[in-house]
Amino acid sequence: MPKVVDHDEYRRELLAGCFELFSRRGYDNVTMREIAAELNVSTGALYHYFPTKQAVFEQLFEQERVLDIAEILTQVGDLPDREAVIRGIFEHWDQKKSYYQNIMLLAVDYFRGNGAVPDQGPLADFSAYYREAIGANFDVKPAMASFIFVFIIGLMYHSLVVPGSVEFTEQLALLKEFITLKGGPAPKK
Amino acid sequence: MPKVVDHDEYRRELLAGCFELFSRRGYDNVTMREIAAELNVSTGALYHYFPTKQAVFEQLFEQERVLDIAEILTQVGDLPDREAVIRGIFEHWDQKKSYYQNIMLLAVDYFRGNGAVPDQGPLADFSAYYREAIGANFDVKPAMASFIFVFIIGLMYHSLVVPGSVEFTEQLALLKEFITLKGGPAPKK
Amino acid sequence: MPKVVDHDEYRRELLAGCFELFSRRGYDNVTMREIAAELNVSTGALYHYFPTKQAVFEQLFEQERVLDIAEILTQVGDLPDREAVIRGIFEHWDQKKSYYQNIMLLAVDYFRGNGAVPDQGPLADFSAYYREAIGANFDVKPAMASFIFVFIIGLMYHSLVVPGSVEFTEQLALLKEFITLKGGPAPKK
Amino acid sequence: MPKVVDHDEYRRELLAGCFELFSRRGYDNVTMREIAAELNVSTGALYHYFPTKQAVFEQLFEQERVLDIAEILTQVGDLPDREAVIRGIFEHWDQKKSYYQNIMLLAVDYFRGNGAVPDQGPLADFSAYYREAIGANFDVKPAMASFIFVFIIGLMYHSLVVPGSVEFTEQLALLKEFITLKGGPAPKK
DNA sequence: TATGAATGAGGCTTCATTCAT
DNA sequence: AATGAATGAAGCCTCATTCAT
Repeated sequence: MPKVVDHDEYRRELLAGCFELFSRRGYDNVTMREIAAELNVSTGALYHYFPTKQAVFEQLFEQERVLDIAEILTQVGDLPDREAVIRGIFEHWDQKKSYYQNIMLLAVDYFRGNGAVPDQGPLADFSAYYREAIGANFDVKPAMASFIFVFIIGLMYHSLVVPGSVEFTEQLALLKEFITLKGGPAPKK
Repeated sequence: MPKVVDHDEYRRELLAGCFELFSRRGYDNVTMREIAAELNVSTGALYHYFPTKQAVFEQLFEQERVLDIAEILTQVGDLPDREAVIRGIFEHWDQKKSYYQNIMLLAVDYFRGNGAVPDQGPLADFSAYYREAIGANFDVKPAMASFIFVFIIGLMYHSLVVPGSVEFTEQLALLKEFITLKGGPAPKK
Repeated sequence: MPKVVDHDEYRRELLAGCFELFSRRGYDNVTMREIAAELNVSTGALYHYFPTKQAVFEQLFEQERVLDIAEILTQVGDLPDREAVIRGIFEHWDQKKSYYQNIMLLAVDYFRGNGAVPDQGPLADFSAYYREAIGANFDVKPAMASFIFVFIIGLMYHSLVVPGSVEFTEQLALLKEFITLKGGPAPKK
Repeated sequence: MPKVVDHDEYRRELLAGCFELFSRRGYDNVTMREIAAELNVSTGALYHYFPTKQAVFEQLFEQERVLDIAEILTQVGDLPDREAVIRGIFEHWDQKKSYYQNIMLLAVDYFRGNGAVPDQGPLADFSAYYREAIGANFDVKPAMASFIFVFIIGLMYHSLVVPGSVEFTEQLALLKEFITLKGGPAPKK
C-alpha cells in the first residue's frame, strides 16, 4: 500500500502554508520551487496536488474565503447585545488586520489574472457574503453595511501600503461614531 | 544633427503612455517589448531613457503622484464655498475613479517591490499630501480627513475588484452625510 | 498467499496491451503512467515486471516479431497450391495492414534508440526471417523475395502516412503481375 | 541600425542545419538547446526565428519537400531519352538515399504529431507531386508510377533500418526490369 | 508483491538587458 | 541616438524512477 494521505486535507495544509508567500511577494514573484521549499516538498509533489501554479493560487484564494467567513460568524454568533457584537468584530479586524491585508493583496493578483469579471467569481462572493454578515451583525441597512465594509477595506489597504500614518483604532472609533449616529439599532419595539 | 528634444519632457510623455499598461496588467506581466511597442519606440530607445524596467516603474509612480495633486488643487482652488468644494471633489473622484484605481494597483506593485518601507517613499508622501489637501478643502480635522481619504480608497478598491455590487454615488452620499453630521465647517457666522 | 501466475505469460499479456500505444504515439510520447493505466496496473507493478521503460519497449518489439512469423507460417502452411498461397498471404497483408504499420512505426523508434546496428538485432532478424518465408512460400529466388518484402514495406508505410491516395489492392495486383511475369514457379511439369 | 539580416534566408539556413539532427535522433530526442548548439546560436536567438519547437519541425519539413521536388525536376529535365531519364533518376535515388531516408524518418514524427490527416497536409502533397513526376518522367501510367514510388519508399526504409541485408542496386535492377516488362515507353508512332 | 506518493533532473519557453550596426 | 537581433538565466512543468507502507 502506498503512503496513506488524505488528499484533500493535505492540500488544505499546503495551501495554508503558502498563503503569506503569495500575498506578500505577489503571484508572479513566487516560484514553484520557492513554494515547494516553503512547504518542504519537492516540485513534483507539489504538482501531484495542484495541476498548475495558477491552480495553487485559485484554490488558495477560494479556501481562505471560506475559512474566514466561517470563523467570524462563529466568533460573534453568541455575543449578547449589539454593542458587544460591534466591539467583538472591531477587535477581530484589529487582530486580523494582517490577514485581511493579505487577502486584499491576493485579490489584486486575482483581479489582474482574470480581468475583473463583473458580478462573478470569488471576489464578488466574498464581498456579498461579508456585507451581508455585517448587515446582520451590526443591525444596519445594506447601504450602511456596504459603507462599513468599504471603509474597512480602505483602512486595511492604507495601513498596509502606508503603515503608521493613520491610527487604526482612531479610525475605527470614527467609524463607530458614524454607525451610532446613523443607524442605531432597529428600535426593537 | 540629432533631433533636439527636451529629454525630461519626452520622458514624461513616455511614462504617461504606459501608466495604464502597468496598472492593469501588473508590473511583472508587462514586458519591456510591450512597453516599447505601446510607446512606438524600439527597446533600445526605451533603454536610452530608462536604465531598467524598475526605473520605468518608479519614475512612473513618482510622476503620477505629482501630477494629480497639482490637478486637483487647481480644479477646486476657485470654488466659492465649502459645499461647492465638496461637490467638486466628489465629482472629481467619480470621474477619475479609474485613474485612482490604477494608482492603487500600482501601489501594490510598489509595495511588493519594496518590502513596506514605513513612513517613507512616494506612497507615504502621496497619502500625506492628499489627506492634508482634504483637510484644507473640506475644512475638517486631520482624523476626519484621514477617514475620508481611507473611505475613498476603500471605495476605489472595492469598485475595482468587485464592480457593480456597490453603488458608487450612494456610498459617496453616505460619506457626505457623515461629513455633515460630524464636523460641519466651523460655522463662520 | 500471493496469487500464483505465470510470470512470463503475464508479461506477454502486458506487452500485447501496449503494442498499439507505443506504435501510434511513439516511444517518447508514451509515459509509464499511461502504460500502467492502459494495462490496469500501478506503476509500481509495472516496474515489477520490467526494469525500465526501454525494457518494456524492447521486449515488446522482440515478442511481436516472434508472434507474427509464427502466425503467418501457420496460416499458409496447409494451402494446396502456389496460387492459393499467394492469395492467402496477400489477404493476410491486407487484413493485418495496421498491424504491420505498427511494427514499422516501432522499428523507427528502435532504430533511433540504437543508432542503426548493422546486420544485427531484432530488425535484421525480422527481415531475414520474413524474406526467407516469402521465398519459400512464393517459390521465388532470394532477390525476388526481397523485392516483394521491400515493396510490401513501402506499401504499408505509404498507406500509413498518406492514407487513401494509393489503392492498396490495385498495388497488390501489380505486384502479383510482376511475380507472375518474372519468376513463375519452376514449372513442375 | 541593428544588425541587418535577411530573416527568411537565415531561417532557411537554420532549418537546413538541423535537418539531419531531427531525422536521425527523432523529434522528441532533440532539445532546443541541442539545436541551438548545432546551429551556433543561443536558445533566445532560435526563438527569435521560430515560435516553438514544433514550428521548427514543421517548417523544416515543408522546406525540404519543396527543395527536393525542385531539384529532381531540374536534374532530369534535359536528358535526351527515357532510358537516360530512368538511369538518371535511379542514380539520384542511389546518391541521395540518405536524404530520402531522413525525410521518411521525419515523416513518421510528423505523422505521430498530427494523427494522419487523410488526403491533406505536406505528406500527401509530397506523395502526389512525386508520383506525378515519376509518371511524367518514366512515361508510365499513374498506377505504375505509384508502384515505383511505393517500392522506392520500401527500399529506402528497409536499407535504413536493416542496412546491408538487401542489395540496393540489385533491387533497383529488378524494378527496372518490371518497368520494362510492364509499361514500355508509350510507342511513339 | 502491490500501490501511488514523492523525487528531481531536465525540457520548452520567456524576457530583461546588451551590443553590433 | 536609434534599432532590433542576440544572449542566457530562470520559470513552469513533465516524467522515469524510487520507496514507504
